[in-house]
Amino acid sequence: MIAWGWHRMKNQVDHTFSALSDPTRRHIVELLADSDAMRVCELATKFNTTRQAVTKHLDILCNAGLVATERQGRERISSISREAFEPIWDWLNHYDRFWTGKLEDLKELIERRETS
Amino acid sequence: MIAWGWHRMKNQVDHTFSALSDPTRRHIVELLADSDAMRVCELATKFNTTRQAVTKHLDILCNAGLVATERQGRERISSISREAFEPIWDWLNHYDRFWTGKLEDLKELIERRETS
DNA sequence: TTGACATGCAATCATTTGGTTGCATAATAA
DNA sequence: TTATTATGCAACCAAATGATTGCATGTCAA
Repeated sequence: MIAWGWHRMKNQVDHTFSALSDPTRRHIVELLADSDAMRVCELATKFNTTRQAVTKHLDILCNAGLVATERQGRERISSISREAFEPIWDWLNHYDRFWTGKLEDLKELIERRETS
Repeated sequence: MIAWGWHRMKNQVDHTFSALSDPTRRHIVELLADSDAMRVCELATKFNTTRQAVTKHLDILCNAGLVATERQGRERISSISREAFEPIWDWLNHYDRFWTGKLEDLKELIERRETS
């Protein structure tokens, strides 16, 4: 019992973690990070799969809000969303005590960034 | 073609993101975070599923290195691994420029922590 | 206009995933 | 000793996932 249509809605955090759990999708994020914007077929050449597979990955990334796409003529231009990592950031932040050791490193990083 | 046993090995980052993509598993992490250590059946009472389902989730969390379990008599005691979030931390850190806005907040957080 | 290019849509498929049930086993408490 | 309790193991199942193929559509360039 207790199966009456009970299907749990995926929330934003689910989507974000889930999207990043696939190596191909993380690689797409990395590629987009290094090149502002790319077309689907352009991305597809970087992988050992079909264009359709890449399209599906892109859809998932868009749905998670990690990537934004825009149609320009016959091309679909994908780029990273700046606020992309907020949901998981917030979740991790809430449990920050578990990676406390990393905080010192990060503080240094921030300071180096600020003085440059 | 190109299917000759080609199955991609899941790496640590995959496992970590993937483990955290499930709400039940994140909830387990949260529960363990708030109570040092818990037994399987104890955890199971917190969810609307069977003990077996919880066991499976625990196995996945252990496999991802997020949770450590220890057998004590007939009980299996689970607790959080302190270094748990390192892999995803590292990955996110590498692409930190995309959540740069969060850095300021974090710096404040660190400073508050250090002066308390 | 016509062909080449960039992409979308849909059906299909094998595997993984999250969950279940039933039964076995080991440790503890009465 | 004998229940009772805490787990493990294994088979099974529906749904989701990652990937493929074939075909349709829309856009640009010659």
